[in-house]
Amino acid sequence: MNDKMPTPCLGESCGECGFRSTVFNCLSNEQLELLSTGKDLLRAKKGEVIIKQGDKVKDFIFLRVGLAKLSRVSSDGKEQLVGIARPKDFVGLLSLFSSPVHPYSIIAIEDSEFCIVEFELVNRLVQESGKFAFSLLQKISQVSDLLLNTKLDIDNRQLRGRIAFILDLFSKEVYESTKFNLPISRKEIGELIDMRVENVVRILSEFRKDKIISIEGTTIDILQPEKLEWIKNHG
Amino acid sequence: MNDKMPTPCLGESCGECGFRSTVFNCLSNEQLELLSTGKDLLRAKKGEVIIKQGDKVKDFIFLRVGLAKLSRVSSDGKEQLVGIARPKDFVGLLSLFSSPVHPYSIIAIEDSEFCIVEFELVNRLVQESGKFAFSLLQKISQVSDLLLNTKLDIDNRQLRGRIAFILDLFSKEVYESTKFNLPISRKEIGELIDMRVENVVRILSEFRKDKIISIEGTTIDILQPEKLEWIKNHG
DNA sequence: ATCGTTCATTGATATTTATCAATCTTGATA
DNA sequence: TATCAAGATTGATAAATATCAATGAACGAT
Repeated sequence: MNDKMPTPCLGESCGECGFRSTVFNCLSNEQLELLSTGKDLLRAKKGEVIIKQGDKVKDFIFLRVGLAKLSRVSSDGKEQLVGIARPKDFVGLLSLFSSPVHPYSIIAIEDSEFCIVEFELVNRLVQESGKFAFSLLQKISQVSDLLLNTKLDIDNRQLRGRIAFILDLFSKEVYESTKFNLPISRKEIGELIDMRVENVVRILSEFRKDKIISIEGTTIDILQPEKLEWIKNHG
Repeated sequence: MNDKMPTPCLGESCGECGFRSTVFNCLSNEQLELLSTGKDLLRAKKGEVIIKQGDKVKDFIFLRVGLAKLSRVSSDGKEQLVGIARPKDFVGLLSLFSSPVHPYSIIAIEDSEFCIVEFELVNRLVQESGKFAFSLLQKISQVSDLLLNTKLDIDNRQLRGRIAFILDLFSKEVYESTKFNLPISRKEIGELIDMRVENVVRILSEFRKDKIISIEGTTIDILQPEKLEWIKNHG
C-alpha cells in the first residue's frame, strides 16, 4: 500500500478531480459537466481483470490510482507483458482509435481505480473541442512513445542489464523509493523483459549476494543504487 | 525500382492527390486549399537523411512514395532500427505531438517522396476540424500500435523465426511479391530484429541451402513460402 | 489441519547466440 | 584502373541463455 495514495474519486464532479489536469483541463464547464455525468468509476482489487484481450473497445479507460499491467497472448500462445501502466496513463489508449477490439488485456496488479468514459462521449468532445483533441493527441503520443522506447531500451541489454533496468524503473518511476514491493511475480518480470523465470531468480539472487539489493519476500530494497545504475548501463 | 509506383506529386492541389484519402479526406475545399499552399514536397534519394535524431520537431512528415527506415542510437551508442515505414505512414508521427525533438532518425532506403506540412498548419486543422482530429488520432494509434506489435512479435522468436518473420514482412506487407530486392543491408536487418550480422548471414545462407529462398545479390526469392511461414511460427 | 497448486530457488546440462578472425566481394572514388 | 572502405561470408570458439529436474515455500480451497 502506498501512503501517498490520493483521495479516491467519490463520484464528485470531474471539475474537482485532481487528475483533471492531465487531459481534461481544457474542457469548458459545460463539457466537464457532461463528463461527470457520463463517467464511471471502477474499483478493482489486485489481480482483477479490467479488459480481456479481444474485448470490444467501447470505453476510454484511465488509471486514476494503483497499478496495472498490459499483457497479451502472442500468436504462439505465450504470455507477454506489454508494459506497466502507472496512474494517469490511459491504459486502454493504444487501441481506442485504431482497433475494434483491445489488443491487450488490462489487469490490476495493485488495488486500483479506473475512470471509464464511453467512447462516444470522448469522440464527441474531440469533435467539439480542438484543444481537447490536441491534448489527447499529445497523451496518446506520449504513452505509445514511452512503451515503444522502453521496449527498445530493454531489447539491447542482456539479462543483468534488463533486471537492473526494471528494478530502476520500479524504484524511480513507479514507487519513487529505493524500497518497494514488487507488484508482479518473477514469472511476470520474465514476461515483461523477455527472459525465463529461472534467470530472473538467479540474477536477483546474484544481486542479493553482491549486496546490491536486499530481498525479503516481495520487498526489494536497493542498497547500492549507483552499482545498479552501472549494471543497467553497462552490464 | 517498383513498377507500380504511383505518379509523383507534381505540386498539384492536395485535393487531387491520390493519397488524400488516408487522413485528409474529411477536409473542406477551403482547408485543402490551405494544405496545398502550405505543403512541401521532398524528393529523396536512397540513403538520404530526412530527419536526424534530435532534430527539432517542426513538421508533419508523410511518406508518399518509397520506403524509409526509422532508426535511433541507443543510450549505449548502438544503432537500432525502430521500424520500416511504408507509403502512407506518418513517419514523423510518433513524436509530433509528444516531444520537442525527433526521437528517431528518418532515412530513405529507396528513392522516396515525402510530403511535409508545417506543424502549425496541422495544429490549426486539428483545432478547426473535429473530424480531422479524429482521423489523426486513428492514424497515430494505428502506426504506433503496428510498430509496438511488430517489436513484440519479433521479441518472442529466436533467430530463425525472426529472419523468417522479416522476410515474410517484406514479401507480404511491403513488396507484395515473393521476389524482391532487400532494401537494407544484412547489418541493418540485424539492427532491426536484434541480432548480429554474422547470424543474419548464416541463417539466410541456411535458408538458401535448404532451398527455402534463393539469393542473388540483394534479390531474395521466396521459393517455399509455406516452409518460411512454418519457420516464422515455429522455428 | 491438509491437500494441492502455483511460485521461488538451485544445480547440472544443452542450446542458442555472440565474438573473434580471416577471407572474399562489391562499390565508390581518386 | 588501382585502391580503399564497407559489406558479406564462413569457421572456430566463447559466452549467454534456456531447458530440465528436483526441492522447498507460500497460499487457497476443501
